[in-house]
Amino acid sequence: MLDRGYLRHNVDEVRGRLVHRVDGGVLDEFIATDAQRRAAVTEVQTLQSRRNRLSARVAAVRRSGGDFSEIVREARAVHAQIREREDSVRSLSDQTDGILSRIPNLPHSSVPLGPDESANEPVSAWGTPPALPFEPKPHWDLGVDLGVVDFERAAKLAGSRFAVYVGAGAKLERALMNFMLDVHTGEHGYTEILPPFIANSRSMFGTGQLPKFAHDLFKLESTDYWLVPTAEVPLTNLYGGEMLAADDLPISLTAFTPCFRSEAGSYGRDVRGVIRQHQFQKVELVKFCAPDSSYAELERLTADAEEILRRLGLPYRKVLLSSGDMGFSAAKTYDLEVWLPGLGEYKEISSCSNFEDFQARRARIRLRHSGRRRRTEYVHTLNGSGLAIGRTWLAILENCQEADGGVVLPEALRGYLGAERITPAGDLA
RNA sequence: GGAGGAAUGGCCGAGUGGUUGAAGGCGGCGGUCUUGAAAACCGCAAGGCUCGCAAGGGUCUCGGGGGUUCGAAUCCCUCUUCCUCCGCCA
Repeated sequence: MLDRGYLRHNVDEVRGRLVHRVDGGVLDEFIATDAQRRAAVTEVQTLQSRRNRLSARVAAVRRSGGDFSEIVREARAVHAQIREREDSVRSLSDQTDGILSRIPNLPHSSVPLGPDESANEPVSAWGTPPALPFEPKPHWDLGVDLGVVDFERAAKLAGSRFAVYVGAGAKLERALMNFMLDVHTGEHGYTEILPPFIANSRSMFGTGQLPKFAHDLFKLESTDYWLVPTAEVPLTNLYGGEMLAADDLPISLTAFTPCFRSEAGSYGRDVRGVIRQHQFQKVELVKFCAPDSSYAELERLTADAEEILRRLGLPYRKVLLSSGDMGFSAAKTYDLEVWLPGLGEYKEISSCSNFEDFQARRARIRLRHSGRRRRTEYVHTLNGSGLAIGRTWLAILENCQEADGGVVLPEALRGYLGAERITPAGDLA
């Protein structure tokens, strides 16, 4: 959420920065409604001030044993007026809050302005796509041929966009989870968290999924519970409403969770394989830090995610997203895109963002300085996938496939699986 | 599921209708003292909204929401969370 005062005093600047992110009419609506709200607030506060003065006089007169019935009568009348005007304050506040909560974050000055992914900027690339001396299979053929994933039974169990992992396929998924968590906790300094996979509406609001993106989520019927679409939600909201000591920052957390997404509106996109599922597993990275270090931390966090790809030997490129391609809450986002030989394209496997104080303002996560700096501040929050396991799984299949239909396992995973390859029969060996 | 108890500022903890935005302690910050530090002593310190160029006002906030009252941290209702006991259960 943007600071309402900042928005009020800098509408034109905000309008320019949000050009590809929000309809300008929304900003005008906010300004107009907020002006009404402030007028109503001022009116109520003037009445309250009068009421308080009258009450003080009642107390004084009563102490001296005088008659205060006339003052009480007047105070009653003021009280009635306050009641009346309070309703419009409440209604106008709800309106301005509603508008404000649907306005996306301001892009950082280093972010290219543009309508969509066409304005994204390539930053770097690592690794070279493997030169396979045969026609590489897409993972949905390869995985089914190996017997390590079963889409038909998944459809029977739940429906489309679900997968059942079998044998070496399930173990590979589990090995990836352990490998990623071990690297991030053991070498990158993250604390491992195992959060609930369900969160309430307040938490969903805190990270920006609500109110605008409810249609992307699964809600549990007749409850206030939602299935988490990413561990970003439980991890970021872990400190919701709290005051963090500056000396304790940065705080770096990592978690493995399943992620649940309705994928409403993505009919026909990525329908085959495990690229776009209603449930996928992910290891997430989250940081809380002081405002002056958040962009340095974004570079670090992104490098932490890149390190996983490098250790697995998966070729990837790093892209800086344009203002129009970024998520609602982000101020700056790098996407890591892994090379997929079977599909012949790069596909997003990690998205690393700095949200500045946008989420912290929503979730009320503040910062207490120990020095002379008194002003209360919101912390900056960051997160990134480190990595999406389902997509890492398929990237390994596609990049490490061999002519005989088997898969050579990356060295980093061999210890976790006790094997060097998946044989054409689907066994670990 | 049943029966009780609790929720106050960064933390602990007083406070049952009228200068209580809130005693006291701890922690924090500034200072005195000291070569320096510690101790001791003195002092400063909540947040949101709003009016104002500013200085500075006003208002709201004692888990959330609602109510009673001229006036609520204090009384009533309700929700949430935590604790204790009983029952059930992985």
